[in-house]
Amino acid sequence: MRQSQLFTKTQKESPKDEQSINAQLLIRAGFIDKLMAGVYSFLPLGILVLEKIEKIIKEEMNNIGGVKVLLPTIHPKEIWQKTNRWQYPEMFKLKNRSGKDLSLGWTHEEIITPLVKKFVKSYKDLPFFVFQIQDKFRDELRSKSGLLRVIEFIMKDLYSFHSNEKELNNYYEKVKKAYFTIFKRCGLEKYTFLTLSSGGAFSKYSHEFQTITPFGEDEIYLCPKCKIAINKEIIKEEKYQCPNCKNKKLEIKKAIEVGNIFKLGDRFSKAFNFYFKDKDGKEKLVQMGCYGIGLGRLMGAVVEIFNDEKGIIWPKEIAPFDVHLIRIENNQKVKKEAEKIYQILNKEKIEILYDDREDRTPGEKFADCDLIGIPTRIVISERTLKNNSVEVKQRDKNRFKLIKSNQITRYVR
RNA sequence: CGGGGCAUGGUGUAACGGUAGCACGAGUCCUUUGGGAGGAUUUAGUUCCAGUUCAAAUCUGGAUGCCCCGACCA
Repeated sequence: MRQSQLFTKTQKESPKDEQSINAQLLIRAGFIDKLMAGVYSFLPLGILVLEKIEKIIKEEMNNIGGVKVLLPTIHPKEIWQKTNRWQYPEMFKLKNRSGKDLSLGWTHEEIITPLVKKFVKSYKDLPFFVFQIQDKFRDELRSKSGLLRVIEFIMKDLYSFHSNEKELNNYYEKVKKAYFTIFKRCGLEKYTFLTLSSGGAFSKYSHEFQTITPFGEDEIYLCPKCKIAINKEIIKEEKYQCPNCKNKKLEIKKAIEVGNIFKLGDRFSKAFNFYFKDKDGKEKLVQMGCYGIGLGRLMGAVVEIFNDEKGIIWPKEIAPFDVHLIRIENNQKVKKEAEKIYQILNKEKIEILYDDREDRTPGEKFADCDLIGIPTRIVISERTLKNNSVEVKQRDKNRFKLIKSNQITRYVR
């Protein structure tokens, strides 16, 4: 993409109505825009990052057999009354013109369960796994910290359906692994820990994936040996020790929940009379699990961790582009060479943001480049062309190298 | 929902109750071109509603919005 086509602009100063690093940097760099508290637009750069995260999640969901669907956002009251969740305080409610009660989706157990019930009659139809990536709405009393806690957000929710508990447990472990892979690919491997937490109304425990960051709203007790944590919310009721090795020297850390997995058991199959005929000829309740990841929150958490005084430092796999090509001079020779490199990299399917703006000084281009945070920077100028070279620098390093123009593709890969 | 703070051009900030100023941005022209460049010129603002006052960005009351702390949080 040519930067001259990018309608957004960077800002030198942080907006004064944002305190969190993720909001400040993402707004300054032109990834997001705030419409109101807890509601953000994703601008061209922002949606590219979101799509990268989405791609990773989709791939890892497919790897564990997930099948993608898209469920409705607007729901009738009746379906929520069946599970006694119509009164849930975080649910946005509205009425249509005729006075019919409706709500905006904040989770989708009530939708997916009666839906799949239509297709599942026998143990032979089980197990299977359905996910979607869709907007969720939650009427939070206090949204905060930029993308970390909002009232409208894109979430991946996976639902699994099994004929018995053992099968559910096995799949639950599989999802755990897939989640670790997702967070690893997003660059959060060293910062994200499986955390034992409350199971809410459905089971005694659930598991969260907590990413350590000072702006996190949760406190977790982390076992440095096992790399497993316990959420503060359950530590009161439980013994103060690692669930794995029983170690009592746990480190207290601020963290943000980037994922959550639940065993639902028969909570919803019971509410919707979702039975199947088992091998033994008996009608049994389907066992369910659900598994969520907030994409925007994940993006915000990444920015909270990967930044310096100049701007964002995107992990490779979720950067909006692979390469930021900066052209210093506007003379024909440099333009021609820059254009050539832009074309070559494009042909090689290397995603590239080409700063072809003519009315910007070098200092401004470098500042924008650091702020936006694309992993690899390539500079082309009169100076580099003297050696038939371009200058290549990684965002997270200070050193740069001169590379011969004809070897650029190999180097960037 | 309880508590605290803040509200001035697009952005960031000044102004004792008495002329709304500065910087960035944006526009035009010229000069510049390896770390947010220089000159000339132009542009655009007091959140809203009431009150006090000869006079309100400034004081008072209310509303609204945003941020932070807490509570809440499938």
